[in-house]
Amino acid sequence: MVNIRQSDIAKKLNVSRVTVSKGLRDHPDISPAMKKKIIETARKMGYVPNLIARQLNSRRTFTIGIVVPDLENSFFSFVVDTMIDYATEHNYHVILTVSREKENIEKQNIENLIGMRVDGLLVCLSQETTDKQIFTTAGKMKIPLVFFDRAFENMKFSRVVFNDKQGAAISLNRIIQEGYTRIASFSGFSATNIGKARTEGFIETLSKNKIPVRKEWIIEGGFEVNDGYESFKKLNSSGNLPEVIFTVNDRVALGAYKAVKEAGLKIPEDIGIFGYGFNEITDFFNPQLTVINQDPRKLGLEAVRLLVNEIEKKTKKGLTKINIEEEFIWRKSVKRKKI
Amino acid sequence: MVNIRQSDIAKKLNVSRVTVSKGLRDHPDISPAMKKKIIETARKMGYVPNLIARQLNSRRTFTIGIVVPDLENSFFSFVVDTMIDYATEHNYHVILTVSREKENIEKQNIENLIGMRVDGLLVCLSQETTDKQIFTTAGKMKIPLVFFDRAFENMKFSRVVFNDKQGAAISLNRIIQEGYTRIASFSGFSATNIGKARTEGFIETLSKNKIPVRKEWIIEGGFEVNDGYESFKKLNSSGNLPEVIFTVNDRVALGAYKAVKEAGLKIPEDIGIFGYGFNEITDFFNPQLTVINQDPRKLGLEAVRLLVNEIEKKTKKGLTKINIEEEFIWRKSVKRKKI
DNA sequence: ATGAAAGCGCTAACAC
DNA sequence: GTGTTAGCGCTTTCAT
Repeated sequence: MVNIRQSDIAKKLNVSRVTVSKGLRDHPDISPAMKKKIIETARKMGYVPNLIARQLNSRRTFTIGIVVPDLENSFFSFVVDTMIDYATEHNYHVILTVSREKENIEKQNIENLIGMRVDGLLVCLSQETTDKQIFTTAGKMKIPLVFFDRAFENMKFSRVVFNDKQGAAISLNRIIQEGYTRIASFSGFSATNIGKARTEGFIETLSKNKIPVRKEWIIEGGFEVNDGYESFKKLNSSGNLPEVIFTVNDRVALGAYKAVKEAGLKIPEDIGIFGYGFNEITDFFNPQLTVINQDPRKLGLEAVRLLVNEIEKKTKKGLTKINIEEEFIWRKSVKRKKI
Repeated sequence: MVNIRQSDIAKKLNVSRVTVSKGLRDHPDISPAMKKKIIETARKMGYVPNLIARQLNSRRTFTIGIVVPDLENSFFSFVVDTMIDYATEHNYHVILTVSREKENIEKQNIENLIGMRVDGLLVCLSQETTDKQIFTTAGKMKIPLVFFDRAFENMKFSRVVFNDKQGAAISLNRIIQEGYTRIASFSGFSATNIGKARTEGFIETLSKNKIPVRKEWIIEGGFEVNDGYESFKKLNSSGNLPEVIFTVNDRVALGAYKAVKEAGLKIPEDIGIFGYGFNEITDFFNPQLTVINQDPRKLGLEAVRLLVNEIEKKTKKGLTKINIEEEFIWRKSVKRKKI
């Protein structure tokens, strides 16, 4: 036989299916002797309980659905890794889906996950998502959902995000305290939340320190390696270089590294670079990037923990907003003037 | 209402539940007018089909279970990423589990996945796994299963693995052709499959090239950064350094880098290093590691593809063995004598 | 202590 | 074209 059911065990032992069901779950109704016989027989026959059936009638799946934009990006690998760890410890399975930064794939993923009746959802929005419809549906169905890293404002879902504006401000302050005033920014698209918050933090901090904001030193572009590369070329061709460049993420920083080296300049001797990233990757940069570290494990942990609490009704749904602090780490890509 | 069922739609339209079921699935029985009404009403009511129920009575889940040792290791992230991509394209969900290299967690994961009645399993064994019992169970239940990267020999499951011995041999030959003869190996534990195959390829290739095998230059140790570090210190303290070191993986190489630099030596001027790794990581090394590249995407793709074919009976179960070729890539960590 | 009946939400098979 | 019946594998009453 390929797929043993409780009724098969019942037949073999000449008892009813209910007895077997109870016996297997250690129900007090059943006598110890009978239990032993049932469990023993089940083992022998290679019985594996059908969780699908259990899920159907308990209307609980003990499953969490995760939607990430990408797994190539090791940032999200770390996030997911942490989430799975916590989920497993708390007896939840994880169904993992990847949106590839596409709104329609993301929507399909969420629909599937809701169809699978996951107990809750962890979602990092794709860059292009604007339609809230599927989330509204999830809301109506009262499915616990926690956004992480990228979230809709003004929806009744909890969210865990980095405190970007503050992180940028704190870090830039450290650079300024070191004595730097000529600082440029490769700031991504200001239309996106991320680009916006980081650049706001940058500009406000300059102003607070009474450093004039030069428009030609705030270079917009994308978030990829090539954008950092092109931005530096543009900056360099202007003939007026800053002392330090602030980059909106690690890929942009990497592109900038490449262009700087190609221009025959040295980091940090000729020009400094610092920016957003996370340790595990920017450690490998040459020289190591001085970084505003976003810890993916903190993010992931807070998000799952919150979700599980909402699923288990220990926390009220959709009301929590957690800001993960960022950390400035001096490394090798900006010269320290004072120590 | 929170959870709309087909019967709710049926009630509203004064038809039977079956009509709704058929209508939603575009069954030819139902008149176009009725279908339209049904679909419209379903949409309005926010109906999302319950896949659990569907799965229960079709005995198909369209779900693939994955078991990896780790996700911190970006090698596996890439593997999983590729698998999810392919699975999604072919309408399968993915339940992802992580064993943390622990046999008992791995076993629990597989048991859960079987309980969830996944249509198939993709497994990379943990380093400590020896017990075949759960796999025997899976075999008895006729669940398609494909091992990737690390597999049991002598079990009736298909597997996709790297051709390590050949890869090591080819690569070492390239180094020897360049004119090197004084070559050491940081070879991991020879007790593990990986350590064994790679070291065998190494030793055989030396012999074929009539280069004496020096025992003191084959240094066993673990597979972690610190092992590479300690191995080089040991080697260096002997006072007799080779020209080139072959490392069993990228972490060991990284440790060796560190120790070499601490000893005041330069790579590749004073000593060369090459070894196993994969591009995405070793690209960041300083200098870039000359590498025997194992492409995680190839591995992942072959494994899912094979599994899906077995699930859909396009390939006979458990008979395929795929060897993924490895690729030698010259980069910066070994000086080229000839060009 | 054990079992019969009913139901979770859906669908296949067979009437009408 | 639409509906009735039965069943996927399990569990939760409620009798016995």
